[in-house]
Amino acid sequence: MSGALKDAAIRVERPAKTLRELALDKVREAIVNGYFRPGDRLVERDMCAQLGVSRTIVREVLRHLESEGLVANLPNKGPIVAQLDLDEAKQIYEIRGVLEGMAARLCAQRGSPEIVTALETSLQGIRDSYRDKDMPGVLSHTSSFYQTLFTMVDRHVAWGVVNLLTVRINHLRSMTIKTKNRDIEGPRQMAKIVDAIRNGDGEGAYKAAMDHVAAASAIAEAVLSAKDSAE
Amino acid sequence: MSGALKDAAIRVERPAKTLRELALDKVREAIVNGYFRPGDRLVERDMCAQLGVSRTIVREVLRHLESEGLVANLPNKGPIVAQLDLDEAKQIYEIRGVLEGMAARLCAQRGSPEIVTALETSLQGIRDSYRDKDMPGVLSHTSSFYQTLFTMVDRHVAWGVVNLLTVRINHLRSMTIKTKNRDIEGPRQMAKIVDAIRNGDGEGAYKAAMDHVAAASAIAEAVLSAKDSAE
DNA sequence: AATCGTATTATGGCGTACCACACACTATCA
DNA sequence: TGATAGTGTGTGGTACGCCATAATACGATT
Repeated sequence: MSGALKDAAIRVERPAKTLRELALDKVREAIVNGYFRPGDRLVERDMCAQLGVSRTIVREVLRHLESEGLVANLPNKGPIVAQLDLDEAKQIYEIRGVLEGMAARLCAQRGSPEIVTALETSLQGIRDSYRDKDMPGVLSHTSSFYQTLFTMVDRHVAWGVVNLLTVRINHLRSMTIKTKNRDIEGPRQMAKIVDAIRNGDGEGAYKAAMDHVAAASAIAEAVLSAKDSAE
Repeated sequence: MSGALKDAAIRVERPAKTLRELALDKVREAIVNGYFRPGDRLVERDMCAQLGVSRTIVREVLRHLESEGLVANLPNKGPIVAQLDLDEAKQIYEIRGVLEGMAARLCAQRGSPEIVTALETSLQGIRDSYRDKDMPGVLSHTSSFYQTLFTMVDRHVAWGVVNLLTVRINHLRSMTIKTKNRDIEGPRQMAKIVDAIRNGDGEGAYKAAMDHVAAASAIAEAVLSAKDSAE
């Protein structure tokens, strides 16, 4: 028995990730942070060269991203980076609203101090990042705030859904957080969520989470319609 | 010109779907209706033979189903049909509850008679199928009931999410609908949703939809824990 | 005979080459 | 000038081959 344990302890940590997973992450990253722009064609053989992998891998990666909604396939034309229209974005925000509201209510009902502590840590991270004008930091701390909200009450499936939807609006997110006053209003709204959770106020937490997403949605709508009329 | 038209007239109608999509549907079908059982290994080369397509296609299909959550990949072992545990099933029902509740509320607020008519048609289809002991019919009419709920208020994204989650619990669904009294209780609960929508009672519709899913979840839990203890 | 090492097999991961087809563009010729 | 035939680009799909790993079977050694 102790031998087995020892073996486990010594075990060399292999990368474990397959080439395909690495490529998948790279391409998703590239789409999410704007290296590939919406509407760009994703030519298989070009991507083989850029990624340094075979077409087999590229094709599987493209299929995967297609099912995530990040890539669209034009018949007889091939894959492009999916375009996001206003209506779809609003729907995504709406869904996030109800799911995050649900998670917030569950957190409040759970009433565990660790949740509050973890949320406050993330929230402080957001404030610090805003102060340092570190926008990627804002996004990642915001993500971890919501991740806490879901995983602390063991809602991994819902968190997966939210994540899936969020990547599709990622470039919107990076625009909304740069909006005027968002550095004050955003954290203030999230603090209201935390307060309600601390007080065990389920309905208050639900409403605060919904409000926060609604605000983000409104900003996104303004940003997106402004961009549309500019083009 | 007339020559071109003539050519167009005799043009052979090829299926618009690619081979890959056909294979994807076939395999998903096979998993959903139990031809492949949870835990079964999905050996690539065997599937090539069974489907009559190349390994490339099979691999892309497996990747796609993996991202849908129907297939799991064991490291150094390969793909298997995903197992569903009780906790995950409960989470899926919970998410469906909030999303279907949301859609029901929106339908009630919209207050359009066509929605009520369409829902009643589906509901009658369910009742007829129950009467004829046509269980696949029950499932498909139930699906179209919810599809109406979502698409009549243009919530295609949410409908997509619900669909994605539903395939993962499909074999549970086919067990819950066979439960005692479900042929009476199920349609009764759905009728309550329709009634609330007809009366423009948003909160009532929300609650009725939540109740219906909650009932299904409870039955699924009973079924699943009974099966676990039996094995 | 029990055990330990080794060969074999099954299978996935990955790469390459190839053909067919659709589409867009272009140059050419009447 | 305008139709037409080429030409290039790119995906859909297939076949084959190689390598790494895990499991199993088999055989040798003590």
